[in-house]
Amino acid sequence: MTNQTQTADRARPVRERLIDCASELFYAEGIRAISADRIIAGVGTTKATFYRHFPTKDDLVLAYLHGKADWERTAITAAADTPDAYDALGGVVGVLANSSCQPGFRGCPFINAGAEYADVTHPVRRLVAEQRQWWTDFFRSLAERLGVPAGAPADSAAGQIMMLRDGALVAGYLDDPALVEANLTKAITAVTAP
Amino acid sequence: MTNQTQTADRARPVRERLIDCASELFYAEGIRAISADRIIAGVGTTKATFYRHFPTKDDLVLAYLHGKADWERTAITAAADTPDAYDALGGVVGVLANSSCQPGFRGCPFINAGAEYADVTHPVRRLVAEQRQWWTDFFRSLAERLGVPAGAPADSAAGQIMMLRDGALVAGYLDDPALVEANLTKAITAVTAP
DNA sequence: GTCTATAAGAAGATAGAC
DNA sequence: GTCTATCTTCTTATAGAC
Repeated sequence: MTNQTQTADRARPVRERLIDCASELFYAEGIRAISADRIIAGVGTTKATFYRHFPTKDDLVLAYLHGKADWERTAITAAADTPDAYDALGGVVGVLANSSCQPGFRGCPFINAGAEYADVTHPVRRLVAEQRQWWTDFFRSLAERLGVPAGAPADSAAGQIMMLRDGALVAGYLDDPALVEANLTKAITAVTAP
Repeated sequence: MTNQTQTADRARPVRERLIDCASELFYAEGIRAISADRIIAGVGTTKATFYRHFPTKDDLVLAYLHGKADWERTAITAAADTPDAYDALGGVVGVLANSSCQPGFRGCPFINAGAEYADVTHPVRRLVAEQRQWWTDFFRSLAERLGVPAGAPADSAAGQIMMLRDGALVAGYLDDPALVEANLTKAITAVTAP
């Protein structure tokens, strides 16, 4: 065992630990609900160090959302990486439904961030828009794999599946997560049926 | 013209004016983003008067959400009050799509409140759950009017339509509101098809 | 019921020593 | 790069006069 591994937790750069702690707290309780002070206390550092790494709190918020975006893209890309289009769909629905059932699930971090950031020109909102565009593009290509004709039909299918994705994550948070998988599967099947 | 009408704006009880001002600001910018001070200044009253009417800020938040719930129930009930089930569906979709296209649209106030209130036992979250139950019940009966068999099939249809409603409101806020009506209509038609 | 004044704490952010 | 100490502003909420 290397020294690095032994002291990994304390040796990990403060910057990373700040992002990890912020990710947990921002997602669990909301961004405005969490002060910089609470993250500083959670990591065990000081204000000065915090603001040396992140000039403003919003810079840390952006780092948090970038991490969530990376996770989503990796997980969804992997779930869809199979030859059969229906398996790919099942894999994607599985990731969404499974996430919804995890303890501490609080819905989509980007929808939640949108609720807290009203200014559409704010960097947070730009990142939200980017990530939603990624999802829409992903669903368009999945729809095409499922046999929906490219062009307007696939665009429309992508929009409809995106609505279902959003609704599934909202339902997983505010309603009954146990119903998400069945309802989402049925609905996506219906909107992509020939 | 009565004296009441002439002085309506200033004579309207402070309590109502506080709720109206709060509704605009909470919805437009987020609940935690708006301080009691800003609402007090918006109405032109004082802290003491504010806290006499609403012991805590959360009491005003609840009044705001009650107002939104009343509006939704009234508008949706009216839109569905027609003999033909497809007209009723069109009316409901019309209300949702039209709302999404209004300037200042910020999505569903209950989804947004859920993002800001993480404690499921908080009165705000209880109100959110109540209003979502109302919607689900409404969609279940609409699905039955559209020919979906009562029981499990109507329950499932209600869950799927609810996902689409949520997704439509999210899309109207974070994506392109102009696409909401067509996509929502197609998707609900698909999930309720025999 | 409404006002002025103020408490008491938390918020985001910075100065300057080490 | 990190620390102690501090600044300024904002936040929810109250006391006591009228």
